[in-house]
Amino acid sequence: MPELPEVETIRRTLAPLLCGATVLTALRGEHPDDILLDPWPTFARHVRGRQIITLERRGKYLAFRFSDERRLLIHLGMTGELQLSQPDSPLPRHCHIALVLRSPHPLPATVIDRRGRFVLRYRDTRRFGRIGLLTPEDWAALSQRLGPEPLDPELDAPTFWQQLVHRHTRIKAALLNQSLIAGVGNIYADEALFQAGIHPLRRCDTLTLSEAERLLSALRSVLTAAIESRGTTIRDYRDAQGRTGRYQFQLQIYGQQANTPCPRCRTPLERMRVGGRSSTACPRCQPLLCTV
DNA sequence: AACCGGACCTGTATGC
DNA sequence: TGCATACAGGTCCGGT
Repeated sequence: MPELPEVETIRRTLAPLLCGATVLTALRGEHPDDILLDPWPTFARHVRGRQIITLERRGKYLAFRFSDERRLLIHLGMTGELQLSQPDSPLPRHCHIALVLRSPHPLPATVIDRRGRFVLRYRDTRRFGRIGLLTPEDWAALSQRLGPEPLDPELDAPTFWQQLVHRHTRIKAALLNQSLIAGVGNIYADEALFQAGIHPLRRCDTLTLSEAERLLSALRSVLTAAIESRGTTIRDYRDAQGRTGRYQFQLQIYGQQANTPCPRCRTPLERMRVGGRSSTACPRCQPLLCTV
């Protein structure tokens, strides 16, 4: 579910509530060891008493940075969800871990109890997500194996093009590869390729610099608009306050069935499998000049 | 090394 | 209605 815009929306939603908050204790849910990088007792012991300084995002990873530079790392996988709730409310189904916190900031009255405590819980139906405590070195290593942030102004089109042009793989698979560009998933890859007029099956080593410029620019435009719309809710995605996104109403082709008319030229759209994921493209707006 | 397909999970939609 | 199958926003691993 969550790609860069969804994770960024969650970060922005939680930051004003969690910065300065202290973790009082961790609550054990259904299958914590499926989600945690460390065994439950280790995790519970080490997270207790820590104060959150800031919330960071790198690609699709969210991190709570503590005062000693250690971080609580959260990846939401496919169906991961963070929810604010009252401390005494029972943990819902598929809730694996919850943190009891106290914050110096005013919180919605619906989540805070008389003693100023509230709970942040992690739910994940499919359990593809991961949570763990990282040392500063772990965090640096994680960040290093990820590609650049697409919205980082330091990233320029020639650098992006250089990353792609030596590869034999298809452009859609490359966009999903987090070590080439961080944070892009199936929805925004399809949308950006459509906006850039590049076919998902196009081989990376046939892309011109000007096509890479168009693609980077399309990625930025799609991701920025999606953040402004607070993400895309197809089914499960909610921010930490339970609100859906609105970008699903602006999607051009993601999820469209084969033969649906292209929103730009009315040519029947095609569906295909790329990089193990289903993809939609317009054969006219995204001409395939060179296949495998 | 780079690349691809399958595995990991559960829930839901679709078809017979 | 009941059952089987396909598919879903992600990543990792093993084989080629």
